[in-house]
Amino acid sequence: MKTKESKIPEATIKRLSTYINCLERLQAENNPVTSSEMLGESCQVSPAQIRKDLSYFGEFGVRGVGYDTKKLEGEIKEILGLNHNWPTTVVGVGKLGQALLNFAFFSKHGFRIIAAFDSDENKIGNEIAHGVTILPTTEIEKTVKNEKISIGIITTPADSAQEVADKLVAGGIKGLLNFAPIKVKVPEIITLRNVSITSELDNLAYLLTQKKR
Amino acid sequence: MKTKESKIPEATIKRLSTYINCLERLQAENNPVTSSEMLGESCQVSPAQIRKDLSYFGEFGVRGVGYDTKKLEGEIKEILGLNHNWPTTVVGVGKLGQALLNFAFFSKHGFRIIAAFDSDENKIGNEIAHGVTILPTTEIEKTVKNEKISIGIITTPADSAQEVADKLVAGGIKGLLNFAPIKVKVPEIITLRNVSITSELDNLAYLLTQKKR
DNA sequence: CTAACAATGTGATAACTATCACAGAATCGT
DNA sequence: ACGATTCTGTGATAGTTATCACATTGTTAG
Repeated sequence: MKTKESKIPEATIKRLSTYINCLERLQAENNPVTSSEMLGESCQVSPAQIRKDLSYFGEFGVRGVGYDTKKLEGEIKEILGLNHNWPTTVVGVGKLGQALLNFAFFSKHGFRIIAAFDSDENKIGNEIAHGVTILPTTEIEKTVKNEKISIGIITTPADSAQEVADKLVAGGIKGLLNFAPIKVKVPEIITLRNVSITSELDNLAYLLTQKKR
Repeated sequence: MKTKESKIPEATIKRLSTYINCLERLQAENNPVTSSEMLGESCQVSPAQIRKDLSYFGEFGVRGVGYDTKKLEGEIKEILGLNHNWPTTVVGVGKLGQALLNFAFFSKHGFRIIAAFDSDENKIGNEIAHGVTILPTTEIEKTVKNEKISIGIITTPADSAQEVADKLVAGGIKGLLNFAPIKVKVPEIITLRNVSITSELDNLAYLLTQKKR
């Protein structure tokens, strides 16, 4: 993998993730090879955009032919760092947490669920996956440290999100993905992404309101 | 509300949604008035950015003083169109669908859940909210039409998402929010947002990989 | 009433991102 | 073997978004 020094647009990274999905689909539909046009059709991105995105990281296609779907999928996973094995934990095993834990996505993208936490005593001890039981949130710091967990996913209500984040940080977490509807604050060293599911709905409402005019 | 004709950045709309959250928090913390600096601190956006965002829609502050938190919250909701009462449906009552249905968010932001659908016979008939029971997906078109549902939220697995989208469109839906990990296609007239929860995780993996270098 | 002050609103500027158009490279048919 | 064809990779360009700096306007104190 050739890595150029120039800064890569955030939007590019977002699209790379969707390219993986589309490449999987194309493979399932028996396309060993694809073009930027076909891939673009499949994931609703312009062909030029796809080529530009890939060009930040190297040359993965064959001129006059296109891209090997399987190989390109692998290259993109390499770029995104999905070939590492990320020890991951989910804090807050409510519906949203359970939804995430159910996804086949995790293992396919290199995230290994090592532990899950909840503050609800009724849930503690329940097995959520092969060999993974729900622990009380008091165990967060110790477990993160011992198991060298690097990624934490927060799916608690808003009012406990910051507290949970602090505990994960104390345990030495590297990256945080926060789904709680509040922007948590952590030291600079921690890589943090706050995700607002509901803002997408607000966005939709706005677009619909505009259309009426 | 003064509406200027110039095109408004998508990113601005996204931020407006987060401003609502922060304004609610500021009110809960007994701040009847705030400044772009305080609000910026609260939701991690630069003060200048906040003022610029708001300026697209009019003047909501008082120079030398700041913004009335409650009033500004109302103004933003007006801008986003959250004062309409959006008849909404959720298709796919798995964990993710249930997570969304649980959010207090819906009623606060003007979305009214009118119906829910699932293909699992065991779930059909279950009551998910006051007066709302789960219907079979065969009823989608008819119900959307009869109840004049304008917003559809798709939380099904990838392989049924397109089919569901088609049924919603046939019923006359206005806007779609798709959480399934596949980009559905609908006619131009329909307002569509494809949301990829998992791409956020991919993004995090990328950032962590970079940091190692 | 007036001067000092505080925080908004906004034109100008800089930074970033997407689009375009075409040169370059591999394949295929004759 | 070579010209026609196809599709990539990328420099140049256009378009979009964020940042900056300050003029403007309302408030408050004396």
